[in-house]
Amino acid sequence: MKQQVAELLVDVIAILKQESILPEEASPRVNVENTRDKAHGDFATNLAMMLTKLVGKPPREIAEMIVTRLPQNRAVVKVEIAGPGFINFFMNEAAKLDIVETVLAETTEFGRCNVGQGKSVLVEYVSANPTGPLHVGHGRGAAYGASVANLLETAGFEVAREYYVNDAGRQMDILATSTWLRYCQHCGEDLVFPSNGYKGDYIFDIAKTIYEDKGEALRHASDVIFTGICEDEKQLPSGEKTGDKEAHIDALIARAKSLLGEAAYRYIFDLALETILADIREDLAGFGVEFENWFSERSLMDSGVIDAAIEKLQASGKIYEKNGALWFRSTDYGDEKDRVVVRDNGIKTYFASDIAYHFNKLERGFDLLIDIWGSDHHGYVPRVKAAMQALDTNADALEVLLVQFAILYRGGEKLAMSTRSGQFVTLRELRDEVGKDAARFFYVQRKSEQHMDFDLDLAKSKSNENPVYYIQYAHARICQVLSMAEEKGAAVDIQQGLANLSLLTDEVETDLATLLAQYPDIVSRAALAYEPHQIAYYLKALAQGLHSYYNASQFIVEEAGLRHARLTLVLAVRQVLQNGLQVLGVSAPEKM
RNA sequence: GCGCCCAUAGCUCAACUGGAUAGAGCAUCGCCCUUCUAAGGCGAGGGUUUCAGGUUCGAGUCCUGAUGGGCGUACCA
Repeated sequence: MKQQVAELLVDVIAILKQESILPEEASPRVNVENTRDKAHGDFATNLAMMLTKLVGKPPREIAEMIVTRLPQNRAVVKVEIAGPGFINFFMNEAAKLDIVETVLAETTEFGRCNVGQGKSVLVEYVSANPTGPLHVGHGRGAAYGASVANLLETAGFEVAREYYVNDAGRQMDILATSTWLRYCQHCGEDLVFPSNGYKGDYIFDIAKTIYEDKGEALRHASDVIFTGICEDEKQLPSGEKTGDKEAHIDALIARAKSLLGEAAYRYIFDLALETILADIREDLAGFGVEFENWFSERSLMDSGVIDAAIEKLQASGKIYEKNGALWFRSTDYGDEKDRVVVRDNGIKTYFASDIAYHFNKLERGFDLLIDIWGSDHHGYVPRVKAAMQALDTNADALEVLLVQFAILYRGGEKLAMSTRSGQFVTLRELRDEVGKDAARFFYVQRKSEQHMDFDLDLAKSKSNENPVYYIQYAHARICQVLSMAEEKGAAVDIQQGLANLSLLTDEVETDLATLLAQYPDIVSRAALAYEPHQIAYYLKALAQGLHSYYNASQFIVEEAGLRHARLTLVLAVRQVLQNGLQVLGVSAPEKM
């Protein structure tokens, strides 16, 4: 219906051009919006105000010119000029209910649109280092990324979801070494675990697996391991610090490699990686988050893509050497300072991998790249874009969406979180505590770049305070009504319902239909803005509409025509609730 | 210090991307279960959109400055 109004206005613009009131080259954007206030009709346009400069007349006068030239349309019953120059459209009440038939014909397709025009998008998200279980900080990125991907798909993009696995680099070496040291302890070695090692319980589990698999074959004596290793950081009673935890762990990594040899070290490394990655996969699957592709950083190294990318930059003079390291001239593209890609010890930085990774993404032919990062990485954006420009790729194809961390509250108290001590709330614990649906919904009901408070007690509560239950309850209520009707031998007949829609003259009913009609618009707007929270807000409004309707009217009434009509309307509401919840990855239960 | 993000009802957040009288949910107060699930509904109060300027027909939204918060500022990932 909104579309119809927009088309009428386009027609008027053409007429105004014919009459030379508007210059031929003018192409004003036709903006039709839903009114906030019913006194302003159903739709409004600010077209007259937008044209004041072009036409050189006051807005209300232009509005008058537009209205008198407006073609007839059966859906429009009244047009008014109001306020500073708005044109308000009042629509035919009965025509508003036409949407019910559309919804029931399109079912799960209702709300899909083609603003994406089939463009291919790669959405990369989560991508947490496989050095431990996912924690709640990753949860928001996971929920947001999954919803954005669903949204884009619904809006006509061709979407690929990808998790970038950092399976190379120093952190992984620390993980492998930590695991080996735990294994040695499990074998009975007495040793002081490095302060910078991974201390989580899951490391013990992996160590045990090694023991079951290899017995004591990889055991080395504690004094052999630690001989000649520089001192770990320690806090003396005086408060003074001695030693160097970074050098300590690096030396231990080197010792592990030399004592174990390439093959055994690789065995531990891979076992730790695969165990943790399998856990992450399972965790995300339980969270309803899936990926088409798990992209290995190591595969980038092995295939030589990183070297190729560096060489390409070198060839175009964007790399120089300083203090034994190779630097990329990111300042040429607006970055604050140049960045190291190869360290003086010959090891490539994480940034080098990332340059290659993004280069590779574009080479795979995607039109649009979406990266979802924690906002603490925002300083990283300019250098990645700089690298893409330097490689002559389209840096504008990259859209980095930043997600703020959520602060958890329980019993009104902020939950302290620190990764260091291994004392963090895991995503799995969150799911166990509040459930997948509440967690998914809560994470995306706020704008992603907003700081958000995540109230665990609220997410858990099965009351009207909890928006997830509020929406799900609306769905369950409809299901219950429909099955109750069936029990009473008055099952809904859609054909009869559609034939009798004109009986639905109540304001609650046309309001509900109007809300249904807004869904496709909400989807395309939310998709283009990468804002799943708009879907969450919409669903709350739709659920509220349903609950109001439920309280105001009896659906299962004697008169068959009215009964079918009401049940049919409610059936359409159920469909849209399902479609919206699906985008957010929240289930639509039939009973609660 | 510099850079990026944020600031809206007592609290948590929206506001169709510059539109009309800034909206929801909690919390507070008042009503509605003999009914298809009260996990619900109806209503009331609550605001100088942090502050000061600017841009224009029109600003919560855009520009400048200030204040207050978060994050970043590695040859770490």
